[in-house]
Amino acid sequence: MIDETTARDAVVRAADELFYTRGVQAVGMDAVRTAAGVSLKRIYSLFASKDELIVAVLHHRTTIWDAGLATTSERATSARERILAIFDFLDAWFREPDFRGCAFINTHGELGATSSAVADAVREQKRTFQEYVARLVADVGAPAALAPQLAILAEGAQTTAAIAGTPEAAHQARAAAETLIDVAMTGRG
Amino acid sequence: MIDETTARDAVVRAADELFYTRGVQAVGMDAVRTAAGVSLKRIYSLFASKDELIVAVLHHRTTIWDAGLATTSERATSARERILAIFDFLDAWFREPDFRGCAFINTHGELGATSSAVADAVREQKRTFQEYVARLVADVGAPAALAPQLAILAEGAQTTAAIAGTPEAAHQARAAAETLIDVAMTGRG
DNA sequence: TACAGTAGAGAACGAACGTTCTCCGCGCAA
DNA sequence: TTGCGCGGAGAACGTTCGTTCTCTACTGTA
Repeated sequence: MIDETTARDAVVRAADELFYTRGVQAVGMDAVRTAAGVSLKRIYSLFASKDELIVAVLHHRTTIWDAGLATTSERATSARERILAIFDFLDAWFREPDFRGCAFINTHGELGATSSAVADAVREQKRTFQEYVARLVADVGAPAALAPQLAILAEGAQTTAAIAGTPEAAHQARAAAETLIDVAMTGRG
Repeated sequence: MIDETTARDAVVRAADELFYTRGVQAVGMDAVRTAAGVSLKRIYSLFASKDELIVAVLHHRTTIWDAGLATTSERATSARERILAIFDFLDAWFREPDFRGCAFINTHGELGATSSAVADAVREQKRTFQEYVARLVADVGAPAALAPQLAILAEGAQTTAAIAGTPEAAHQARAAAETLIDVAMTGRG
C-alpha cells in the first residue's frame, strides 16, 4: 500500500483537476476514486467527507497559486515590475487550454452559500492575495489605497477571461495597473 | 387558472431568488414549485427542463440588471458621471443584505463547464455590459481602450465584494475608474 | 501451513433529484 | 345533469450521489 501522504496527494490532485474542469458538484466520489487510483474506503479514511476534500483541494490550489506567483515575480527586477508581473502571470494562465477561471471564484459561486468552510477557504485565499499586493505596493512606495485597486483589476481580469474565453483581459488589466501605479507614484490620483 | 405569462413570470422570479440565494444545483424543482405556487406539471409545460428554466432566469436577471443600470445612469448629468454611476449602482447593490455576488459569474462558475446554454447566456450578458461601457466611453470622448479597463474594474468589484462580504470594493473601483478616465482624457495613459 | 489483520474493489444503501404519471376535482358544452 | 377535458397536488420512477459495508486477497508471523 502506498503511504498516507502519497495517497492523500493523489486524491487531492485528481479531485482538483476534476473539480476545476467540470465543477465540484458535477464530480462524484466515484470519479475521484477512479482518477486517483485510491479506493473509496481509503479516501474516506483520509477525508471525513466530500466537503473536507473540497477544502483540502482549495488549500492545494492556494499553494500552487502562491508558488506560481512567486516564480513569476522572481523574474522582475523592480518593485513596479513585480506588481506588473502579476498580470503577466495571469496572461500566461489565461492562455492555458484548460483555463476555466479562478477555482476559488468558481467554487465560491457554486458552494459559498451552502458551505461556510468553502466560503472561509476562499475568503482566506483572497485575503492572502490582497496582502501580497499590499506588500508590493508598500515596496514601490505608493499609497496603500492603490493595493485594493490592483487586486480588483486582477479579480476582474480572471472572471472576464473565464467568461469570454479569451486572454486579452490580462493585458487590459495590466495597462490599467500601469496607469494607476504611475498616477499613484506622482501624486496625481 | 392563471394565464401563461403570469405563471411563467412567477416561476422565473421564484427560481431566480432561490438559485441566487442557494446556488442552482442546491435548489430542487420541488422548491421552485412550492415558492412559485405553480405545479410541477405546469412548470414542465412552460419549460422543457431545468436547464431551460436556468437560461430563462439568466435572461430575467439581464433585464433587471439593465433596468437598474439605466435608472442609476438617469441621475447622472454628464457622460463622465454616467460612467461613474455604474460604480454607485454596484455600491448600492453590494449593501443589500442578500447580496451574494453576480448571478452570472456564480452560475458560470457552477454550470459553465457542463452547460453551453448557460455559458452562452452569461457570455452574452457580459458582452452587452461591455458594449454599454464602450458607448459611455465613446460619449465621454476617451479612447476605446478605456472601456475594457472599466469593465474589468466592475467585474472585479463584484467578485471581491461577494467573497469578502463587504461593499468597499465599489468605491475602490470607482476611485480607480476616476483615475483611468482622467488619464485617458488628458492623453497621459 | 495456519491465522489474524488490513486494504482494495465495488456492491449496497438511503437520500435527493429531475422528470413523469396518476388520481381527483372543477368548469363547461349539450 | 352528464360527460369531457384540463389542471393541480403530489406520488412514483429511475437515476445519481455520498457514504458504508461485504467479501476477497494478501501480508507478515509463528
